[in-house]
Amino acid sequence: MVLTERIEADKLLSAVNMLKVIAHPVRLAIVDLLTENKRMTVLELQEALNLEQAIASQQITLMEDKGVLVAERVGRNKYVSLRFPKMINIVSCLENCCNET
Amino acid sequence: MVLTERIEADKLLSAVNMLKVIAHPVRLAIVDLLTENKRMTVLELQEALNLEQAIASQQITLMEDKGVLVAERVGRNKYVSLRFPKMINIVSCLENCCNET
DNA sequence: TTTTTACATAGAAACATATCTATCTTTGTA
DNA sequence: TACAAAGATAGATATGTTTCTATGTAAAAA
Repeated sequence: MVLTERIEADKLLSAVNMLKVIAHPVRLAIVDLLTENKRMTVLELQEALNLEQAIASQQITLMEDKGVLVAERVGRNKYVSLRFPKMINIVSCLENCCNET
Repeated sequence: MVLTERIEADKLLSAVNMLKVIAHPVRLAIVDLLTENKRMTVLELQEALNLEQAIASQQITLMEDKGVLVAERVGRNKYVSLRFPKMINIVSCLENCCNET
């Protein structure tokens, strides 16, 4: 695929990578909860979203790897928070974009 | 998975569906090109992005099905345009969200 | 009426993602 | 020390997505 003129190819690809992370119901819900709560443990997220333990851990690890979450270990807990607290804005941006013609 | 308090479950899911459509390099590039050109044929998009004919047709059909593009047939050409012209804003929104902490 | 152009689509193969089950590690606590 | 709690991870399976090849169709041009 050739580059577009408006958006350079690398910028487009990094946007795609971010979009892929949040284009998933569990992961977007995690972003949403962390927007409100700022800092939660894996277990808190797991319980708030009623997830299997392994799913919570796997998705959170993925989100860390992709640079969406940052984590801090405290004893046997792991606290995670949004690397970019305003990330949830995407949802209202989408709503704005997709309502008027 | 349980609903979050901040964003209702159905709103979250429809956001996820839109995000999935644009979380793909070819499809985001199509959005980008149509932001500039407003109205293009399948062939024009195919050539601008250097795609195989089948890929262009398949991705454009998918984007129509998901409500991102609208199409109009004229003779043997099919003109497509963005259903929501401001959709590309998502990219700059992402940039804004993901730069400052 | 044959050919070409623009586009669609079916079916297979390739690849990616998500989920499940089970097990493992680390840390705190009885 | 033994146990429980919090989390990680491996491997299997399931599911979904993307791409490829080939062929089909409709409209225009020759």
